[in-house]
Amino acid sequence: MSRPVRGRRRSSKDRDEAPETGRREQRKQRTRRALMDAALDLMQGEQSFNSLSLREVARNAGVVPTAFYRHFRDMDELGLALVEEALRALRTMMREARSAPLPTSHLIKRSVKTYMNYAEENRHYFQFLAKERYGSSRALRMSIRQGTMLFTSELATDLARFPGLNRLTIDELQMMSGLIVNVMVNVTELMLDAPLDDEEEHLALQRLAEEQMRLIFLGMGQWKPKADRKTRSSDS
Amino acid sequence: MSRPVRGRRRSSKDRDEAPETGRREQRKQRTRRALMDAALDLMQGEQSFNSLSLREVARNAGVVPTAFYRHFRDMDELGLALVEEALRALRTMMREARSAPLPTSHLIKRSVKTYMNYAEENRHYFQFLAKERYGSSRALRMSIRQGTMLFTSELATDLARFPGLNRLTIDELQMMSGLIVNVMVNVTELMLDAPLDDEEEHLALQRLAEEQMRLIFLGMGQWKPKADRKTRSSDS
DNA sequence: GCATGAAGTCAACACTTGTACACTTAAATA
DNA sequence: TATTTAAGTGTACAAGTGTTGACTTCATGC
Repeated sequence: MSRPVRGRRRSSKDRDEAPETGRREQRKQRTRRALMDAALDLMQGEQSFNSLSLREVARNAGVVPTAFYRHFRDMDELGLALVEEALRALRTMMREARSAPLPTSHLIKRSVKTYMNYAEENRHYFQFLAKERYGSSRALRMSIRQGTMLFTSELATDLARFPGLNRLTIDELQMMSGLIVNVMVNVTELMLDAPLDDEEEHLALQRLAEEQMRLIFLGMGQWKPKADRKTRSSDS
Repeated sequence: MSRPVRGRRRSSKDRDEAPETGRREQRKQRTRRALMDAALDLMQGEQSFNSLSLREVARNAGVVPTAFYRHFRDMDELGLALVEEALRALRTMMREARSAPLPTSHLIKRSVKTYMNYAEENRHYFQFLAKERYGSSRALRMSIRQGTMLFTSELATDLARFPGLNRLTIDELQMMSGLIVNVMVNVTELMLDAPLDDEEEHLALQRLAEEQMRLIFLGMGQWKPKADRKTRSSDS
């Protein structure tokens, strides 16, 4: 119901890790899914993750509270599983976007649109990530932040391949992609708060993100690298 | 204990609103304060606002649960009071910064430093704002967002006074100050998560913010306004 | 076909929660 | 000084919480 939209169900033919797909294991995975989905669903409303109760989640998954323990030691463990899954969704999108034949014309416009559509389709996950990014549990926060940093680093190496940008240091590229990621995170959070059918608002946010990106790229064009002190990104 | 650091206690000589300062009213305000401080304190740790319980807050304020109702209808009302107060703290800083004789040299460096020191000093409030900015309660979220937008608008009119920037439309200026505010919000959240005594990290974040700001300003210098379609900001 | 064991159920526990109602206490007012 | 009134207390209750231990059920592997 709310797995990554482009995800692929694990089948018995997968040869990597845990090939056991008996009807028993199937059933187990199904209720595990139900528990995670229940948590995600509950967070679509006014609840944050750590205001969820174990019983509430179990109830919403159509299962008795004690069954919860067959899958997770406690709610924290569920939380971490959710973060992991949500980040996997993100990484999947990243990888696809990277492999696509990106034309340099309207690059920003296209990238923004692609990303936002994906975020909209995987609303459950992004809502969760947005809430817990600076939410209450330090463990979740750190987990999410680490994922974001990975994301940022990959973007940085992508930027390094751009014609005018290979003179910048790694740190500078990191700083810049950090800024870009910021823009996207911010616009995502705004989008998730807008009603789903508000096409107007949706487009407005898209345009906002585009312009902020353009501004950043203009800045990058003018940036005077204080390079030659650190490793050039083109060295590695 | 955790009121805006530059705040000023209301005295009987204030002639604006509610001058009654009998020993009774004093006592009332004191426990009201205690309740709000208790909530803020509890949120310094792993708790988010809506995971706080009324009893927990009352207990932490050294008062019996039922006394809570003498001050707030429920937790939501407490939350809104906190947002209002926290935003007031922000606005205070803004106003002071604006009135200060800002030299154009090292403007960014100085602004960033001033802001971050203030955020550090008012850590309680900023922690609260960061957590609830995309937290669970829509009411709080909207309240905070409105405050942020006000902040952004004021910054935009400040920017309009800059030599090279008066050719931009209001929307463009808003977009740009939105980006600036983003940078500051993001760095604030990172700072609040670092241990208080980590001077190293603190400085690193400060430098990050500075560089991102520089990048943005460079971009603004290169921005080709598609003006002449909308009202110029210098018209109003 | 049957014993095994893991997923899920049921009942019970000791706590915490929000809120109602009747109360004490002491500053404010008459 | 006596009366009023609002802040704060104490008790109580129904409802929800996390976790326990002993149970049923049924796919799996011998």
